[in-house]
Amino acid sequence: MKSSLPEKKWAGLRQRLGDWYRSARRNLPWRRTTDPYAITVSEFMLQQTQVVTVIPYYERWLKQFPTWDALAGAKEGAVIKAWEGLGYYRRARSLQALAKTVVEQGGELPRSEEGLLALPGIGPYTAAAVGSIALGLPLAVLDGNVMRVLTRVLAMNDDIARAPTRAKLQRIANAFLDKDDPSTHNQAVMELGATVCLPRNPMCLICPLKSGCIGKTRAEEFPVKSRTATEKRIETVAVLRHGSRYYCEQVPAGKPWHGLWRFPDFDPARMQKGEPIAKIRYSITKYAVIMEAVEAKWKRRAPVSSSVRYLTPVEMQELAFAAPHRKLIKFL
DNA sequence: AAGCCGGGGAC
DNA sequence: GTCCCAGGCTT
Repeated sequence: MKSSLPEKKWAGLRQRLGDWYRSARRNLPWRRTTDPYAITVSEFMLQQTQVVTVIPYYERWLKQFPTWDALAGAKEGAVIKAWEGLGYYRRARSLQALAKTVVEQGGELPRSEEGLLALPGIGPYTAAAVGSIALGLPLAVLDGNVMRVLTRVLAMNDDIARAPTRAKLQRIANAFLDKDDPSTHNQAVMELGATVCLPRNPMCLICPLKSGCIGKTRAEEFPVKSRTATEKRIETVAVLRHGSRYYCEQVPAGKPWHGLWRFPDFDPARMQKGEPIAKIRYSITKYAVIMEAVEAKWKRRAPVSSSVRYLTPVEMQELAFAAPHRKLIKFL
């Protein structure tokens, strides 16, 4: 296992990667702008989320919230609704908190890694991505794509779930970085990971780095990563209808989907079970969930509070629902 | 260091 | 159906 390569080898790979990227790069919406706000929006959305999923959200978001100011002044409900279905909703709140901070600080992002890292929702990856792409800072990104490319090039067996491995890979990414054009270089490594150096069935034969790649004959062995086992879970949610309205609740803080709307869990102590309506599968963190939706009636009076309401179809359209519950609406 | 937070695409 | 993916924050 190699821990790195001499600068001469990195220089050759860097050059081939850049040449490849200039001819093969995808024409993505956030590659047509130099607006730091728009680039920041794209990087928040791209955390844990694939390009094809992000594109329509990005386009709508920039129309609805075109500037830091617009986002800072928006209602939180509108922000969450615009994020509906994208997942990891904390990103949306962090992005709005970031917008408020930027506006307070004069409307511009800080031009240093340290300054970026101090902002809400910005960790090592986003600081390097926004810093290099929007501000031209010489910071090497280390995301899943980059880790996959680098562990394969070096045939590195270290477990990428471990912090020391991340630190080692960060040093290697720093050595690989093109300090003259960090923006293009970072995007090129990630583009390679997303389109050629794929998790499964990598296209090593057409890879611009194949001449220097130590792991290319057994690319699918990399990266090595330990993972926690998933658990199966079955849950039942209740569809309580009143005329054309449905009983829904807004998830409180501290629970998954907090702030979004959903159908309530079926509670046998308070509800009478009726006919089954649908089975919807979804996964959340380490759980693989089968969600069974059933018709139900209250045994006693329905509980009332500010976070539960009988919603009309129009209201259900306007409010942000957790994705599996949004799917359930289609069955009603 | 480990656990929490979603959703979709590939096979 | 099953597996895979992975950045930031909290504890």
